[in-house]
Amino acid sequence: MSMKDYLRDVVTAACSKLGFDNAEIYFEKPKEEKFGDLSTNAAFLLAKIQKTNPRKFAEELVSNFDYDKSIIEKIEIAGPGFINFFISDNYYKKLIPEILDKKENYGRSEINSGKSVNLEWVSANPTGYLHAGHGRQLCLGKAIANLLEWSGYIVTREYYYNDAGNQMLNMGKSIYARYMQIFEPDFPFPEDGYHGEYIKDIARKIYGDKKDSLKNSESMDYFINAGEEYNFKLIKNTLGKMGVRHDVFFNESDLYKTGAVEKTLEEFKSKNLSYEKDGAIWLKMDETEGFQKDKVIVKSSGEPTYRLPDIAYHIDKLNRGYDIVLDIFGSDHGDTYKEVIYGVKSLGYPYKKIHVIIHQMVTLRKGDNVIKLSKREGHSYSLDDLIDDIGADATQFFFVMRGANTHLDFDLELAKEKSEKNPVYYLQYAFARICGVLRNAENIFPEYKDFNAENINPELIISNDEINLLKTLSLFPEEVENAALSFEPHKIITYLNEVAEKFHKFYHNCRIIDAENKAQSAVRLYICLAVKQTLKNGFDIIGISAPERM
RNA sequence: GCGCCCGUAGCUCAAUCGGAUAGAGCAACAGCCUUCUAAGCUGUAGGUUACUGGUUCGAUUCCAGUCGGGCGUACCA
Repeated sequence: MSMKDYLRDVVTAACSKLGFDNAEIYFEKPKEEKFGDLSTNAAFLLAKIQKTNPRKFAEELVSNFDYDKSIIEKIEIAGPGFINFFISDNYYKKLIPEILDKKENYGRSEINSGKSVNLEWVSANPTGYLHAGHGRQLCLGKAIANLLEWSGYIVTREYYYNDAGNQMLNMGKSIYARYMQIFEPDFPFPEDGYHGEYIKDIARKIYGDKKDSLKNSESMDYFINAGEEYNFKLIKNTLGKMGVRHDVFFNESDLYKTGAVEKTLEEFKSKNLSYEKDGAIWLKMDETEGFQKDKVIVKSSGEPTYRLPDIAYHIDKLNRGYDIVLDIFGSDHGDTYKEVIYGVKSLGYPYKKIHVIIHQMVTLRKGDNVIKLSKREGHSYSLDDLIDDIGADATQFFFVMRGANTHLDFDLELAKEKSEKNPVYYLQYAFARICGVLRNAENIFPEYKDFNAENINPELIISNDEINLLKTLSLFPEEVENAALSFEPHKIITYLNEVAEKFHKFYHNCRIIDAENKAQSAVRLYICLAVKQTLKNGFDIIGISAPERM
């Protein structure tokens, strides 16, 4: 039982005594040490209902508290009516064996256990390699998937793509043109074609395999397939470099094969949610939900627009029985996903299970120079190059360190920097430092490895640096829960920063290995092991490595 | 024009349902290595939370408006 839960019981019991049964009280960690370890606003809420002075009410509440004085050192009323709880150091001293016992599971939560989630992300069509801008989504999704697992979900990682649409045809035509240019240098290149060098590579590869046998080809199929195969190889290679493995690669064309698209269209028609105009089929959009005009779902050419299969796809995912269907999109899709959800909703499917995470765009720069990221124009900076330039850890860290809903300014020079300027190293250095200390400990007194909770004398934990460090470690499970509930892995980074900061302070002020005082050394090594474990678990969530040496 | 998102220290960003004196890192300045990794630590300075009003015990947070930026506003995805 967490400290918050314990205190919630204490406060709710007191509220009941005073006649408030379903009080929605909450606790928070005060920003300042002098306000204790946890604080509640209960008095404000209830005083509001009763229209009395919060401060007075707080006094009345506190006098009705029934609590364990060995855990709660003192309770104070402060300011306009905050009730501050000071938790006894003894509570934190029990934490180390708990962390070391739970090991790689310390921080895991059960709040979502038994539930399943489908997370779909990246989902770039295989018209080219992933460029650096895709990195944000790739890394964000990777960390969110981990976070969801840590909160108890069973996670299905999914990649949705379409190998039959206009974009792919366009790519096929581009490859074909490059292929033809091998014979006829003036062969026209499509107006909206893909200009990248990789298109020429694919064309040369086809020429190598097929020579001139595809000259003046009517069908683009071979070129599209060759392009898809080539590009997917690149994409999967990049995913692999970042340690991402999707469980499902879902092809849009399957929705046509199974009749799912047709079925969805029939549902719209039979429920009178669509109509025909100018040879196209339109979906009626509800103005009261903020839509300005109706949207085409089948073009006059007979081809569906992306909306229809997208709606069918989301219905398909809902039908697969997930408790949550989660999508990650860039802000350039910020309007379109609403149309998709609206479509799902209007057909009566459980659209509330669908959650969408929108991330803002990335500005990539080297110092003061902004790097452009357009795929069609060619010469874009690939994600592969980014990973090779700055490393997988820095890539992962920089893309995840900020909230998704804010524009990300990604400075390559900073990310590349192998110095204290680079925020990645602050965390990893703390870990490497601990590993160094433990290596030294093995030489000086190897018996520390045989210690267990019984050999440790918690009374030797006396300094503020030690207690503050332990307090911070104790917050990890709730930080994981909070981050998971809001799908915000950057909160884990913010938290780990605090752990690292408290550790560095502790390291600086408290001599760990002291041959003259083995009992104390043992306690401090124990603390190190607990910090090491917590850092490692946090690194696993955000998806960076834990280097033993730096 | 309309819709969504954003605006916090010089720069990049935090701030747990609306809470107490708005916090970090970098940059600047001043210190700390014969002692477990100085990729570290300590200290100083830095703010009208874009602006104006509203809601209330209390607003960076909620509401309205103004200004500024990003993304959309296709029978592309």
